Amino acid sequence: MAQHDLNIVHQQCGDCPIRHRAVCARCETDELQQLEEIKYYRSYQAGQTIIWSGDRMDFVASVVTGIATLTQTMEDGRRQMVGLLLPSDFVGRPGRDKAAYDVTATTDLVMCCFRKKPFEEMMGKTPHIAQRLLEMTLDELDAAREWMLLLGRKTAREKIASLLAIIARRDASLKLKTQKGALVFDLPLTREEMADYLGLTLETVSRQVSALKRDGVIELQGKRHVIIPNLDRLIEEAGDDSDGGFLI
Amino acid sequence: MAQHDLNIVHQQCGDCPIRHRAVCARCETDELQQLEEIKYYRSYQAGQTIIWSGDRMDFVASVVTGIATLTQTMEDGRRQMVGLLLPSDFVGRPGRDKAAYDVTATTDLVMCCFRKKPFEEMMGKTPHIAQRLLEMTLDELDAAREWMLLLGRKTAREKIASLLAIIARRDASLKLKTQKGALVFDLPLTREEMADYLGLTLETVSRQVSALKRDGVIELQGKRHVIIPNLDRLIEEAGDDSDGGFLI
DNA sequence: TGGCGGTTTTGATCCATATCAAAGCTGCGT
DNA sequence: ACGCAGCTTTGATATGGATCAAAACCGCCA
Repeated sequence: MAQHDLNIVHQQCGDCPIRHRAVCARCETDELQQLEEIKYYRSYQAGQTIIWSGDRMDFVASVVTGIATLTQTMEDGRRQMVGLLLPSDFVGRPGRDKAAYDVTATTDLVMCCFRKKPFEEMMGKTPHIAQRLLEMTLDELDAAREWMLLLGRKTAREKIASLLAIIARRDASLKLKTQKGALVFDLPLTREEMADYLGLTLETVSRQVSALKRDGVIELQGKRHVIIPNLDRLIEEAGDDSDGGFLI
Repeated sequence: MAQHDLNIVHQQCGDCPIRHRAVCARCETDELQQLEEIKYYRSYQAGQTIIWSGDRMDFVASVVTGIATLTQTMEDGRRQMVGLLLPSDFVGRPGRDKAAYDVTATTDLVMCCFRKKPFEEMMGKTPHIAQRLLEMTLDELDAAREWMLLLGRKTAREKIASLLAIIARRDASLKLKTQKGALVFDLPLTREEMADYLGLTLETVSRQVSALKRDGVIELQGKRHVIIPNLDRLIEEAGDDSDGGFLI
């Protein structure tokens, strides 16, 4: 049960069989106990907005199940997704009291929240937490920079391939099955959300997804169920040199 | 002298007259002393590459004077700038030993470096430093996300206006003169570097800079010396709703 | 079983920006 | 003062993706 909420303070321990960022019972310490005391859960329905940009935000949180997005919107309605939060990802900024982005649940969602004030106090006392949070934030920054390359320089086809590769990998690592066969997953985003992620229009997304399917890079069952027969081929299409979005 | 290197651990203190992130003699503590002992300076010439992506990087550093960039490059040569480092900005990742991006000096540059190992050890002992670093990293993440909106959704003209506004503001804040008159500065980037920042070609950058000049949004003396008669006008052109790049 | 809203695909056309090419400008070393 | 290299501008043309429009699909509720 008490699952992903713990990962915030998880310290990797050498011989622990459980992957990085997941729960590791052997790591429990005093701090975890303290965190337990200030945490609570919140659920949201698909499509529900969790916070609007500019709103007061008096908690930080970790996604337990489901998917949330961070988006920025210009006055004339142009939208750009700037964060995609999958289970175990962290939301919120110790040290700022206003949300900088709209946070939206794109699927049904459960978050594990910590009231910000006590969380910050704990951080001051326990270097572990600040360090773990720094590490996570640096990972996010790397992901954001990878994303900037995608937005600034990749073609529409490369963008789609990149997004599919990112989701496929994240999904595979969540499932813990690292078998090398075909990857299979359900797209958690609509075409429009994909477009907002990639800086494209939904029509272009649709066309390029069809093109990748036509060219045998991916297979589709229905609109959302994706099969990646050959991940390397997909990655090649993505034009990616990096080892890629190990983190969104 | 010992200037920007200290800002890393600077804790804002209420009645201190010196701006955030700059040196504050009154804040000196034991940690600062320890940092003093592991620091050293390095100088680079304009155009020199400091580190290549993938290289081993055994230090973290703070820019003292000059400007550096972080860029990513695809195999076919497409380039995207993903970080612009101005004086007082921090480079390097505690916890990773390889550089993820090319780091290049675009002007003559002085950095204040700390060997990574002892720096990390210090971080483990002094929560101040980890917390300050977290704060800085979160600011950088915000800046990266603002940048993503620019790359994904803004027009070429808006991109140029945004970049000029960002540089103008950073520059004004470095000069400490917050007077409301015209802003004046020298562009620290070539047209090509601006293009790599903005996800455009250098020709488009040139054309749009000319267009902003023609329309009276900016004035130019020579190619590089820029005068912003009216910052609000420029910001309007940038299509920006946020309070904008207080940090790159 | 049928209709209805939301999503997705497909088609036709347009336009902002890329691409290719050449000429102008600027500063620096001799 | 001259010439050269690296920037920058300007022009002509091409094109990838946006935009506008309509049809197809899909699940869901009455």
